[in-house]
Amino acid sequence: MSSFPAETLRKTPLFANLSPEDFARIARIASLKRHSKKESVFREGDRADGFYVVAAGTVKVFKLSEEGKEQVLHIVGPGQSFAEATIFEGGVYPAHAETLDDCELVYLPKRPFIELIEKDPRIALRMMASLSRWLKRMIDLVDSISLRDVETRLVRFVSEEMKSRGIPIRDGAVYELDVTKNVLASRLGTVPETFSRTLKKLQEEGKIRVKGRQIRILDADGLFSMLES
Amino acid sequence: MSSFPAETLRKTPLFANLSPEDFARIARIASLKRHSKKESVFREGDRADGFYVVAAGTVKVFKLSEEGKEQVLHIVGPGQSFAEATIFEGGVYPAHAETLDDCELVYLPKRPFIELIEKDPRIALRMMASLSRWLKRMIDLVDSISLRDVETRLVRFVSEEMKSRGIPIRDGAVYELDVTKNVLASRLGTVPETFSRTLKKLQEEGKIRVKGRQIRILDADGLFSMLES
DNA sequence: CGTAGGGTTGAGGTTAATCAAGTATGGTGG
DNA sequence: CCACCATACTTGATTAACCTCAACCCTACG
Repeated sequence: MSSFPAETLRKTPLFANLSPEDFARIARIASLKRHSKKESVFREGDRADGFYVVAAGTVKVFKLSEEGKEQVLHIVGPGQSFAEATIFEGGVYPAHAETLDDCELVYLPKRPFIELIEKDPRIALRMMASLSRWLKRMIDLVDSISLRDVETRLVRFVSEEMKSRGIPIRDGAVYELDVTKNVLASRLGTVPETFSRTLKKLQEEGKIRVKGRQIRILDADGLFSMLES
Repeated sequence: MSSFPAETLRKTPLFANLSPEDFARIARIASLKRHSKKESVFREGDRADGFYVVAAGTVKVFKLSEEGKEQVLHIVGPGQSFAEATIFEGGVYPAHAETLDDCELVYLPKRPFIELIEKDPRIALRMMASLSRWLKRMIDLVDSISLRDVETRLVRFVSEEMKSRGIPIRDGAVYELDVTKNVLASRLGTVPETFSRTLKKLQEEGKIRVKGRQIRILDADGLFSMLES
């Protein structure tokens, strides 16, 4: 834990374009934490005294069953925040968080941050937007897991990811996974074996071409047609 | 849509104990809507111009698959709000909402409400608490659906409900469903048939006694032991 | 008394998890 | 640079939970 260049905070949606005074206030209460790869940030049930913004690296937020099966809730990347909700709800983290790479995380302690919000509605609005995004994601995840089969979940995920990265969806386009297939399987609510078989099936149908972490779209129409509602 | 007695708003967690001025401001922008039983409040994809607080009755918020299977996200009761997130995120409702009974709903239109928040951090904090509760619920739902079997989901649900209603968990205690078994099945991410069989199994094991909508706990230890983490 | 909505039961099918056994792949130290 | 190891990933066989379909029951209510 140490001081840090404010640049990392300035890029996050939560704090972008704030007035210099607001920003200074935030920088004053924030602290930088470095985590190496595969390190636990917090565990479900731990006392929650603050939330995090990812400055560099990626963090896996996930639930765990007694038998050890995990369900990834979200892969948090640079600029995104996690565990914001614990500031308002309950005193413990409702899920586990673990780094996937070496990470730089900005830590915002609960108390000072609430005081800050109480004075400044602009920050409050950003916070609400961030919470809303999380909520939307979780609702989509419930929908996916409960109402769609693994193949649809996978195709949907690729489609969403390509959109959010600005990759045009057309034959020949390449989507590159930024996490291991095992992690993606868990994010999709399935196991590596089923995930692998699903990719294989799509490949055999000539819709995609998989090489390592690269997925090349061969038949965009055939692949994404199932998503039409 | 009409004017209404402010009493309905005063009881909701969102607006309880606000200063008279704050409260007057909210009452000014709110409006009362009456819905009869089984009426749609909004559908997924509809333009979202505001959110709701339940004054009387219950509302089912749910997702729907193409094949018509539904997943209930939450049963919203008096004092609770829904669709708050749409104020900040996106311009459309991300799920369906339908009344289960005759309902009185307080409608809060987006624009005026945001202006209100911008002036008043106290309301903002309430709003965040409400969003956080929703987020927690959805995370728990993902956990349930993805990581637990139907029996565990059911037992967990009953346990949570009894706790939140203040019914002491012990042999002989009675829990009464406030929705039909079909709706509860959907809330648990399953179908009526499986739900029925699960109840039957627990009954045959001597853990509960089901009569209509009443569930009597016969063996609290045996029933809830599976929840120990 | 008849109907409709809610609920139950049985038989059968299907998806996806589990178990077990491999095959790449990439980084590390010799 | 290569051998080695760990981790990631794949493949096949089996199993199990749960869904689907179809029929039926029950009871509240007009």
